[in-house]
Amino acid sequence: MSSEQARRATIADALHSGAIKLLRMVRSEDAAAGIGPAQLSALSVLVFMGEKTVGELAALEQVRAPTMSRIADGLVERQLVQRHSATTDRRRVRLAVTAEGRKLLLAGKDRRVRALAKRLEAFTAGELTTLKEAARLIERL
Amino acid sequence: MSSEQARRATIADALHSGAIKLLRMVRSEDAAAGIGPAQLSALSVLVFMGEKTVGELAALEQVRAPTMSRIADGLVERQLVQRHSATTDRRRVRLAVTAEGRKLLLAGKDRRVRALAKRLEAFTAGELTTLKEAARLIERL
DNA sequence: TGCTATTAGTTAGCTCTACTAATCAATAGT
DNA sequence: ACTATTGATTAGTAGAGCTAACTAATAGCA
Repeated sequence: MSSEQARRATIADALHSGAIKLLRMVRSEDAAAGIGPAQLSALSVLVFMGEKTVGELAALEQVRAPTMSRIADGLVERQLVQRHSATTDRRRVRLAVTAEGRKLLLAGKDRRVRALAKRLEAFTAGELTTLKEAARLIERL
Repeated sequence: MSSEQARRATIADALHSGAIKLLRMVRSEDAAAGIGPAQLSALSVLVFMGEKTVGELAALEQVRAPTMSRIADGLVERQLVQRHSATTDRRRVRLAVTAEGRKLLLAGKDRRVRALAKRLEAFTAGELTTLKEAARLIERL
């Protein structure tokens, strides 16, 4: 029905605003990482999803291949990522995070999560349960 | 207690991932806006919070004044925003959204919200209630 | 009043992030 | 073997971020 559609739109709007607000809040922690947002985001994918080719990573990050190639340049120069040419198809370039890269990414994520956790002190146990369940639902989106 | 702290950290992590996922999902709609993310975000603040000076907007957007001055250049050139010098303090430059700017921003936001609302069709009424309450809580962050 | 310090914004110059177009190398398909 | 396709890079442009340096206006005060 139309009213259910309207309800979904209202909730979508609220979730959208909330997500913006939340990320805006933790973003200030990223200055300490010393690398830009695109490099940080690409590194995050490599850490949590494992090795990817340039094309795969570009698709995941919603950028074009040349952009990801440049981002990889920066990460390689900082020794956070290594380029390997794949054995089966030598056109493909596999990107693998280094130990330093993993360390830098995890430290950055920890700062973000810690900053957010601090804000969560304002909530009751029941409210936290609601937030937890909502997060689980959003994962299903 | 330490376990409550750990719980908050776990939930913070889940919310953080969820917010990233959600915004990544709707971001693809922004290509249709024809302006970049920084201009879009600044315009959004002007639409929903009203006129701001360059400095105020820079603080809200977590960028430095020169960056916001450049963003304003782009918005003014596209006639989405107008610069006025304030009457009381002629150093201040007030930025005001134009009718076109408002229209462009609202259309873009509508695309985002619509895309998200579409995904919410997968949820039950009860799950939507959980999401709605969570969004309300996040506003309090 | 006039001198100085502070504040708001812009300009200049750098880096990073994004795009398209063009190119190179390797693979796949006749 | 020739051609088409695919994956990545290079070149060139625009947008978005920074610091440093500058201009203009206001504020403070002797």
